[in-house]
Amino acid sequence: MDAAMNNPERFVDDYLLYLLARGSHALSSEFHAKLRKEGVSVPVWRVLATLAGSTGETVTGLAEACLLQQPTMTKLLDRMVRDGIVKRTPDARDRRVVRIQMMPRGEQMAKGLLVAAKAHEVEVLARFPMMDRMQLKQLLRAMMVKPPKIRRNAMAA
Amino acid sequence: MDAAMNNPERFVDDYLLYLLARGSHALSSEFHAKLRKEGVSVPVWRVLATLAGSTGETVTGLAEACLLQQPTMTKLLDRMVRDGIVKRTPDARDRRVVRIQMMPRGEQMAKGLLVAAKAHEVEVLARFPMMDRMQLKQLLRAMMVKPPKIRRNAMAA
DNA sequence: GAGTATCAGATGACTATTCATATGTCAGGC
DNA sequence: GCCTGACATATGAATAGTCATCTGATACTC
Repeated sequence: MDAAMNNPERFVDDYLLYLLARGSHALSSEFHAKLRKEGVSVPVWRVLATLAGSTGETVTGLAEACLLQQPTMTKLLDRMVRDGIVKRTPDARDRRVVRIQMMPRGEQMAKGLLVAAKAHEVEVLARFPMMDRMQLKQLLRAMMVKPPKIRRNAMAA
Repeated sequence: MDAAMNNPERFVDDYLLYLLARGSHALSSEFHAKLRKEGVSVPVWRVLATLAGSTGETVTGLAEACLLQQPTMTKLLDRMVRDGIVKRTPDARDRRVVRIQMMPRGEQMAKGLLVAAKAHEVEVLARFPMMDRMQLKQLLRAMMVKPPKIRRNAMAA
């Protein structure tokens, strides 16, 4: 039963932030189903995907990238270290910083999942008309830039 | 520090599902900051927003709309009932079903937040060029329709 | 170079979410 | 009417996440 059927005029059904969350959720769910089959949780996949090709992310950097709080990431990493997926190494220059590296087990998990993720992305993009497809990523990237503070009569940069 | 700065070629930084999640997160966070000031949690806001103008959603319907699991919604509703925000009423026709109704307290909370949400949405949309703005919601809605099962050589609808 | 502010990460008590399953209800075949 | 399967919600144990705060390290200022 479609949630929107009973009440065609619900506020949320035309609310941008809701549509975004729901769109993201809908597409992600498709891939998350694949993760489940592999026995990989969503947060673990996010860390693997972020770490892919990038050596030595920091804990805070990972947290930000994975849309998690820093303490949540610390605890997630505790589990991933315990499971031999990643390891912590101290930063050479700044002793506050911990760098996260892939372990062989992590590399192997990431390898297959990345292939699946790319294949899924191609499949998803194929659903949209060419015009939309071209603008979509560009538009999403624009969402991430923080809006300037309200400045009246801002004529130019 | 921007998470993408160290590694300009990270997989995730051009991965659609990630851009979507991040875009959604970025814009939502702006509004969530307002929620915090009001002392309203994100899940509670979602229930209020979904219930707005819609009388008698079901537990499962709310869960789906709020992107939560059904047991999570049951427990969230336990708290919201305890706090006098909503109430449960049995469905007249189907005794399995529980309908969720706003209590006066909930109505009042929703009222102010809805105004703020609408204002925020206007502000957000104003950041995007007209063309993008027009296609955006349409595109997001398209994401929610389940893709048809793989059918080779599908020539037309 | 002492003092203060800021930062990265870890920790602990508390709260929320999940998974699997239980309970009660309805719908269809026979 | 009775059986079987599907459905809506609730529940409980285990897991994960959050908030506030701590520790240790660096950076800035005088």
